[in-house]
Amino acid sequence: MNLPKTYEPGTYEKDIYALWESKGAFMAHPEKDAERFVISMPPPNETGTLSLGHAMYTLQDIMIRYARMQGKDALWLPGTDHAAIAVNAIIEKRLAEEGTNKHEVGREEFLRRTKEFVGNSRDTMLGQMRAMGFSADWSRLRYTLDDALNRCVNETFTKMYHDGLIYRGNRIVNWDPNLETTVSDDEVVRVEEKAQFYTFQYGPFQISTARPETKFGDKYVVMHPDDKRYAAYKQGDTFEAEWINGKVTATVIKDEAVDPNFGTGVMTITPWHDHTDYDIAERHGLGKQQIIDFQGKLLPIADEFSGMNITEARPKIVAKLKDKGLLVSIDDNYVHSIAVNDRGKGIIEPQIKLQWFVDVNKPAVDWKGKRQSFKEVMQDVIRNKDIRILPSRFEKTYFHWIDNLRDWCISRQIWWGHRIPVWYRKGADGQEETYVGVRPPENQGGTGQAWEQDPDTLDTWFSSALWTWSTLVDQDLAKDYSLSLEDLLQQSTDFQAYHPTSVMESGWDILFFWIARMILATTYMTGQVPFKTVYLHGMVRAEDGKKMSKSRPESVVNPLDVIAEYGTDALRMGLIMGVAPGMDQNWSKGRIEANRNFANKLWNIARFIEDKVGNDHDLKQAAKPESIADHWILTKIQQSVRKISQDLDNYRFSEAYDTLYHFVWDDFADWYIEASKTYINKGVLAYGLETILKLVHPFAPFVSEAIWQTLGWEKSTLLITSAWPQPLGSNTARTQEFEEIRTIVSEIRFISTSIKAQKPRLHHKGDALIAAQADLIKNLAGLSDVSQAGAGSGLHLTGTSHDCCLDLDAVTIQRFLQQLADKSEATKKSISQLESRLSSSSYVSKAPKELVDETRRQLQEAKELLSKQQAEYERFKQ
RNA sequence: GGGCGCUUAGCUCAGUUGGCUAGAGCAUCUCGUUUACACCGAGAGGGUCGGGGGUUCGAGUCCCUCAGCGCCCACCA
Repeated sequence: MNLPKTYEPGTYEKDIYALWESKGAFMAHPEKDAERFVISMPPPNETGTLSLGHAMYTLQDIMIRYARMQGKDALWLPGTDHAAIAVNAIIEKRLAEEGTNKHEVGREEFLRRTKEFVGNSRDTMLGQMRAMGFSADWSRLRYTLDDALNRCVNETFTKMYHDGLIYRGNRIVNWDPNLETTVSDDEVVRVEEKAQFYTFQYGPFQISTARPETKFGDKYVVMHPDDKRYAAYKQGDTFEAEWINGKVTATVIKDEAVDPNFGTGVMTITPWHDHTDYDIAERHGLGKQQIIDFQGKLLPIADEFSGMNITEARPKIVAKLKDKGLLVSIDDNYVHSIAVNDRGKGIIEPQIKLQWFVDVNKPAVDWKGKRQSFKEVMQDVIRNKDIRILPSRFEKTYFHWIDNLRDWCISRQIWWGHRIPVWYRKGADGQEETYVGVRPPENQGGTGQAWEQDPDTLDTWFSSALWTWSTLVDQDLAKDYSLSLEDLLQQSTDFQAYHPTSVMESGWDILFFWIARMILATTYMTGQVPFKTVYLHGMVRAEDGKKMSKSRPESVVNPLDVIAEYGTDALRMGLIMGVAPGMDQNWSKGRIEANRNFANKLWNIARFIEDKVGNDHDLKQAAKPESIADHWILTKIQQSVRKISQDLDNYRFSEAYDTLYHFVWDDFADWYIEASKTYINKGVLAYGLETILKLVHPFAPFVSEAIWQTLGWEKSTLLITSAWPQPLGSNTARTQEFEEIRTIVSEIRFISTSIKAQKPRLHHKGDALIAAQADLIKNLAGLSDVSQAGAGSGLHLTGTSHDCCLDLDAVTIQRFLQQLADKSEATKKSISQLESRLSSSSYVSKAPKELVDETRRQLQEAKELLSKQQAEYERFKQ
């Protein structure tokens, strides 16, 4: 035999993967005239290693392998993301560990180190993706910093700029003093914190704050216009107040943003360092003053506190105010949430800064013949079903996000990323000139002063937003800048063949970051949606249901460890089994083990068949059903193929897999193979195995291909590129007969277990089916004999219409009597249920006729069953 | 403050448009060394589907409500 006793994934996986790659099995073929199926792989961040979250890409691999086997031209385009801030944070951390920082090593050295790090990360990660069995087209591997992709970024920026959709302005932004960069609203997370909440006397008012260190420049008190307590004060009234560093003149402002029920209902504002305060100041045209610098230290306005960082200054400021008698109270149990950078975890200090923004409200996007804003386009494509999001409840989340969307800050003060394609220089009149373009400007002209490029880089998501199409641009043609972008897209074979893509499959956590922004940028740049269907999977959490987190190393499961222990297929199937779309799952070793066992089951099915059929079988020979088991298994195959295909077509992966698992194990292995030990049909066995391998392949590519290759039935073919199974016809009556045998065998097994009878005999009075299938029944039910006999005194089977009885003596049968009584009680119960249903005139008149007929039939059967059960019970009751 | 989700067997979870006796994996119990597999086989037990109300011939599934848990969004001074 070629197949060893147990499936050892480790000895096959690498070779199988290498075989696929060497045969070009993953390659897409745009030249072919075939239906396309395309998935852009969400490019993992080049930050080290892949996680179990990435193992969920298995869903994409399943779709791709299924499409490929259906004869479609399937493209799974892989890539990686330069992950600007995430990588930047890692490099800065490493520099800090070396006792240096980015300013000391300089931009060039910083980028050199970064490139070295991401290069290593990439190699590791690509290896991991291969280990997971991903059948991506590596010849089309892309990277968000590729030259062609950089061109697309610059093209997009430039077009948006000229359309007035990108602007530069002084606006309040989320500033991370640790990484010294701005971050977008979506990158800010809120963390609850217990803090001290101080109330101070401020002129005639009491004001409360958790951040006294920002209060130096405060010279406005704000209250709600309808707050009766402060009705005496009018907008614009001024007063003198003793404050931290002496007297200040403050002005009264009335604004509805103030909640009269919070604190004292009065607050002072710090527009430079707070979003709400900024908005109030904008509404009333108030001045703004910076208190904290970009490193998080107090500015000279703080006098003696100048140069201190916040944590140092805060208690000292409070102490000073207390000494001056201005501290009214301290609430120690105040809980509020502070803004933190999701990458690097630095505490956000809002700042006003000159930054680049994408305007999401300006109606300057051409879409479907109308001028719309980015917001409107993003809403339109979902509302009009150009793009469908699954599960559909995420559409609501999506709309809600858009409703709250503000202009997108896209400039970052970090070095790693796409440099902003904007250049400045002093013009002849001393004014600053700005140049925005896909390529750098010529240095000569004007005053002769050189153009200097904006030092900032773009938000990572700005380049990822172009992913579906920038990756399909012809990499060589992209070097030719005499081609417009439009021409470039027109002449790019891949773009023409593969865009829009078919499905975007990702975790729900990047719906806003990425998916929404791909919709924004792609509709704008290409006039196409980036994908037609979005399928969102859930997060893989730790076993205890909490998030896997590096801060709890024991909670983190490394997919490579799992693969080494259980095999890739077990991991893949374990992550799919019993998991609903969009729902998070808890890591479960039990599920992995169950699927390791399933892989081994497949292996042993193959071993059995190899043993019986031999390894020189020709699959081209049509399988001819002969026995009733043959007909039955062909019917099961037919049903399974149909159900699995339908479920895969409808993104019901878990259900498809469930059907497959039980078909293989319960139907094929437990019944058909067992039946084959009585009557063997090599053709159907071989066909059954072939079909199973094909159905299993998208889920468990390695074990299925390993079996296929080891058997070598189809010389020099690959399972991965074989055709999805076509079911054969079968005979319904014969299928039914096997079902009847299953009923009989199951009942005998139940009785045998109950009475612990060793190999009883089955008698019948010339029943044709039982006589014909005597050996089959005997073997399956573990009987010593099945034979025709006269009026037997044994125990009649009640579950079948075929008259037969187990040849047992009365004493033995006594042991079964209680079970028989229980059974007939259950039957009585179901009879009364069925009767009450049928006695309802509204059921009979309103329910579908088939259903009513079915109920009647069931009642009839139940009654027959009961009478048999009772007859047997009466016969042996003492 | 808005929005979303979850609550189904001891545990972790499935259950498309309402339909017949509610399923799986793991765990549990009883048997079993039959030449594919103990990573196995045969059999069994276990759930008033969170509580209450409603719509319907019929509700785990639809509606209302209450409770507990979780997540997301928002300018909590």
